[in-house]
Amino acid sequence: MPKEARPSTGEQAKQHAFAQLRQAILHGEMAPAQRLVENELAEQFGVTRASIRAALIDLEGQGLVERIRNRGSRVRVVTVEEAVAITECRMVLEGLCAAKAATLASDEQLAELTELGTAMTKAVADGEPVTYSELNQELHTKVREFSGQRTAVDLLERLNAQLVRHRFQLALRPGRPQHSLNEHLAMIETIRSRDPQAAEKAVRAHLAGVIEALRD
Amino acid sequence: MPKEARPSTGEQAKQHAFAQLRQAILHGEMAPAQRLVENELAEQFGVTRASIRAALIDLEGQGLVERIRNRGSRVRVVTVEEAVAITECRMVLEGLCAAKAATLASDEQLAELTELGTAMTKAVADGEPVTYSELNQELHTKVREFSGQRTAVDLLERLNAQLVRHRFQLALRPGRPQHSLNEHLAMIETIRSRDPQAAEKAVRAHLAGVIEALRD
DNA sequence: GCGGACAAAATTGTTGACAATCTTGTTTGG
DNA sequence: CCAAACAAGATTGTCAACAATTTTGTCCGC
Repeated sequence: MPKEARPSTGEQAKQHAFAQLRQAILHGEMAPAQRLVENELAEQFGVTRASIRAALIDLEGQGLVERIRNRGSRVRVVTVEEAVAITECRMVLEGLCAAKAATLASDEQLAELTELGTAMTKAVADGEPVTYSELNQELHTKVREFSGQRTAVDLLERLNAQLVRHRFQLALRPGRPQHSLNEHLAMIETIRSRDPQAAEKAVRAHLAGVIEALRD
Repeated sequence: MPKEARPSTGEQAKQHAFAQLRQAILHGEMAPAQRLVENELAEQFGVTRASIRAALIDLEGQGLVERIRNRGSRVRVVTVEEAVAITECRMVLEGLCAAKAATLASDEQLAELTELGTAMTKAVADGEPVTYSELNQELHTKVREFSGQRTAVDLLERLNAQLVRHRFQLALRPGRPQHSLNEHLAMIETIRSRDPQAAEKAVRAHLAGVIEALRD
């Protein structure tokens, strides 16, 4: 019973509302600190308030919205200090994933990383920051995936969701791609040579650079 | 308007149900994989189903219960492999906290750690594993607290909640306290000497030991 | 003009009933 | 005796109405 491809109705209202709201927040369609009134959202998404309510509780658990008793829900704003703290956590967790990936990844998977590396180099050479940002994202995702560490992956996805706004700002900064490219290539190289400690170190160095860039 | 001390009603039903359910699960009053029927819980706690429902969604977000569409909720069982994966994440995150604590903690806070160390030594000498386990818990909590890393602390609390059952088993193992005491004292010492890198290393060594003990 | 009490509006929290879905036990045809 | 279809029961998902709370705007006394 493959029941895909019908996002409008019959998919289970709460899940629908949840996914839609989450996407809206992640895509920046909801302004930071914007009020999220349950009635409005219910009407907007064509579901009942109960579903919206459940979705909001879920999103609160993921740290994407803030809920105050009898006062409503708002899109959570992530301050720069918080973004730094989050990235520090990413640093150690992705370091763990990289170390595991260095020992667990298959040869085909290592080849994928190599391929990504050349693509990223090309994107920088061609001066396409958007493409580079996407490849960047893909690289981090693959490393996590290859680590086989589901717990860490879950935590990282939660953390990353909170950073969308800041990530966007960072990606379009002039000179930034060139600077981070070397760090990324180092990550790939250490994983390819199956050196867990070096891989962890490389990832940390990279994210330490991101933290530095965040502060300004 | 301090409205404490009335857990029966009027406190906000959902919060009450949430706290109570969480406590019940954490204290092991709910058997692993036990079915959690919304109606039963609602009657048991004297709240309506909607409140139980909201609480269950929250608990799902914290990884304490599993919810399947139209099939109900159950207490999530953490396999040994998962416990290992979780502890690996704890390892890197607590390492981060220890490093930060080493640079940020005040002198009074360092004194608290020293005090805890002597208390733990005494508990082991007196052969009181339960006391030792509590002090152990307190030590980890304090280190996290002193780090000032709210994001990491949140993640760690979530992870620790999932480990209660395994932790309990581990604490009562003969010979284990003696073994871990040295690791704990090393943690305290490195933080006291304000050496972030050594502190991180000590925490990792300790939790690596825990992981080893988990596997059997 | 200013501050506090008061009332009205808006919004969230709660409740009970109904619908949809899944599980389980039974029956029927082979 | 077994398998598939069916029916009954249990459980979760959804809904609309009601209650409680907070916010906002207004009015009165000073």
